[in-house]
Amino acid sequence: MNIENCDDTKRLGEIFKLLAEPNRLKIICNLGLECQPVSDIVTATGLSQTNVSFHLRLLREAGLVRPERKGAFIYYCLPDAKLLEHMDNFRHWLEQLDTTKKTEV
Amino acid sequence: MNIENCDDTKRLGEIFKLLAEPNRLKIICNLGLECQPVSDIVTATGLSQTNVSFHLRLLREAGLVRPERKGAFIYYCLPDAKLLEHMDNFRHWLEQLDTTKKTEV
DNA sequence: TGCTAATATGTGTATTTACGCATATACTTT
DNA sequence: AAAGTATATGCGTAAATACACATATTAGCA
Repeated sequence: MNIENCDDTKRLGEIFKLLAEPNRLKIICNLGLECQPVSDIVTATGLSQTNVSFHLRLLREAGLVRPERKGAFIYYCLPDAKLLEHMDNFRHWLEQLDTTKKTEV
Repeated sequence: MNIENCDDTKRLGEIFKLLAEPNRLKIICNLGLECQPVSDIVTATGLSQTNVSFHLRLLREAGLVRPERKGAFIYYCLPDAKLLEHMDNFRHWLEQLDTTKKTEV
């Protein structure tokens, strides 16, 4: 993140906002690399169908998930495996940060 | 992000939430790798002193910035340059995602 | 010690947003 | 075509939160 690009963080902020909601994060994480119909996501997350659809819409509109109709079912997929990688990198960094913070005198 | 770790995203979500707020993102980005007193952050962002302090508190409590008193001034620093790297990686990925989405037929 | 500057915080408010309910739409099967 | 299943959406509400104003705290200096 270079200083000269600080004005250009709007889109990044929007994505962070989407990933900041616990249930959306759960949906993304549970989705993994495998496309799943809404009903499976409902089961996996324990959320209501309405609520899952609500979050899926936001994720879809931002391009973070992609719908694929197969008959009566609509499968949702991550468009790119890199998303999970980036999130994992972030998380590892966080763990390390928290660890060193605790170890500090 | 492995499926078995999907329960352990609480902290990650909290960080995303902090980074999701446009003004906080601006603060982090403007901070760069250089420690700055609050007054400078106020000037750089154009936000009110109250508002900057409000956001700095949240960032501080989450460990995303670190205060260092120097006389009457309190300098705020990023504890780790990696944060900017991760954000930049994320942003590049996003740009690429948006580009390929547009190019799709 | 009194005064000024730098930063933090308590309180109230307006906006955002996650959620459920009811209902609509799209597809399949009979 | 009718009925059932899968998913989406409009609307109302409750909770979260960003912000400003006023005030408190802490440090430097006369």
